[in-house]
Amino acid sequence: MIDLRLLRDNPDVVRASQQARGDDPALVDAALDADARRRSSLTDYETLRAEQKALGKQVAQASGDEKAELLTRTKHLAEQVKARQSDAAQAEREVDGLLYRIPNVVDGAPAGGEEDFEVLRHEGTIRDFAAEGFAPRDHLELGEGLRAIDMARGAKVSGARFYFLTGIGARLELALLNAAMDQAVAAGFTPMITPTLVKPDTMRGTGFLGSHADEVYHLEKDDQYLVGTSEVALAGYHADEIIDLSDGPRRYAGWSACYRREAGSHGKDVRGIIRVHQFHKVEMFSYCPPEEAAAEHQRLLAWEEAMLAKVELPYRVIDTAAGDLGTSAARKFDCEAWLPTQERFLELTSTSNCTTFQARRLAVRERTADGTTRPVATLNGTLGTTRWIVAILENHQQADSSVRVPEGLRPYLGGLEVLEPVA
RNA sequence: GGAGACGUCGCAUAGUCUGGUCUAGUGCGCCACCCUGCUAAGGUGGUAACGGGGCAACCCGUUCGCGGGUUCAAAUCCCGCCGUCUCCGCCA
Repeated sequence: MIDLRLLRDNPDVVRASQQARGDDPALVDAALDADARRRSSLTDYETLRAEQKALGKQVAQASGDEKAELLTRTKHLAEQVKARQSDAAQAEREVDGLLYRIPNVVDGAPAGGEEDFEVLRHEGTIRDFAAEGFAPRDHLELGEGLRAIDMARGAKVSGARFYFLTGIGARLELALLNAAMDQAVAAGFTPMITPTLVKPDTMRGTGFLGSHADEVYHLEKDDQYLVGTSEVALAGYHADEIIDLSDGPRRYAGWSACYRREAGSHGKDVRGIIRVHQFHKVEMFSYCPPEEAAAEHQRLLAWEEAMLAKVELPYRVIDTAAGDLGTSAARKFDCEAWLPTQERFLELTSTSNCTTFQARRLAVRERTADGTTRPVATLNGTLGTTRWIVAILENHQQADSSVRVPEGLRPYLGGLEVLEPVA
């Protein structure tokens, strides 16, 4: 939720943000209008309610005729109070409804849609397979050769976009995620294994039930949602709390399964494990004072890049355009690894600065030096996912269909240097 | 799944039966000041969040797990839900 005061004091900033995202700026004026109506109906209600309470005290002390007379007055007043209260509640629902539809205010992201990102830099060297004298195989062919990925049985058991990681495939994922966890712990993060089913309030609070609600699995019988990332549970972790950030940001590293419906991505990335309904992820999550959020965002990006360096992948860093930001994000940087067989970049990490947007919805606050409270900023970023296996297999493959293990992962695979195809 | 008990201000508790004097008391913790060679002890005062109004001091409202209801009036009565604990049953 955006700051109502920002909306009142600087509606132009919010209008401009809506424009940059390609969303409707008229929402801003509708919300302002509803807010004005809410405040006036609230004042009406509160005045009457104060009168009712004062009369109630007289009733308690009075007796006989005096009491009877007061009761008739107060009965009449009670009806009015009830009516004004429901007016005020109605007005409040309208404001909330409108406010919930306004995504976070964009901060620094390029305007435009999915294709309007800005490339910040390239890291690593892309291999020239032609010069090496062989055509690269794609991750599924390699994965099947290694007996690491089994799509057919995934489909048999669960349907399209499900898979088994088998043998070295399962070990590779564990190695990657353990390496990510270890790096996070070394950097001072608190490791967390989080719930993957959450209540509607938690899911709504993180902003995932907005325009992309179709992406989220919902269990109707229990009215619970399957999370698409542990960010959801980690953001909810301190909901309704006042936390102490005087010693700096609170950083958590969440390990969880992630579930995505992949609605609207029919025919896209259908082969292999690039786009699947369920995968695992290690996610960084940070609660920090709002004025430190931009610097913290850079730190999260640096930690992501440290992981990418460990697995020795060439990648580029992009500044996502406003229209491609999630509801909660004010700015987002993605790291995309080179995918040799598709000759394109594939998103491996994504770090978002949600400023105070999620914290305001989830009521996560801190106490400042002057004793007041205020919403904190929340940020998140990827440290490793199942999808990384795609880029690792393709970029480190060798002419004989074996795959070189990047040095950063060897300690997690008992020193294994090469993954050999199974005959 | 069955039976019962409980959910009150940071923590612990009183208040609920018998609705109004609850503007939610008390203890602990915390903060400020006082006292005292230092420390401990003692004294005085202050100690929730959110919203609305005001330059401000301050005023008003909401919140006693959550949501409904009864009533002129609800922490208190009624209904539903959630959570915690105890016992029993069942299952990994």
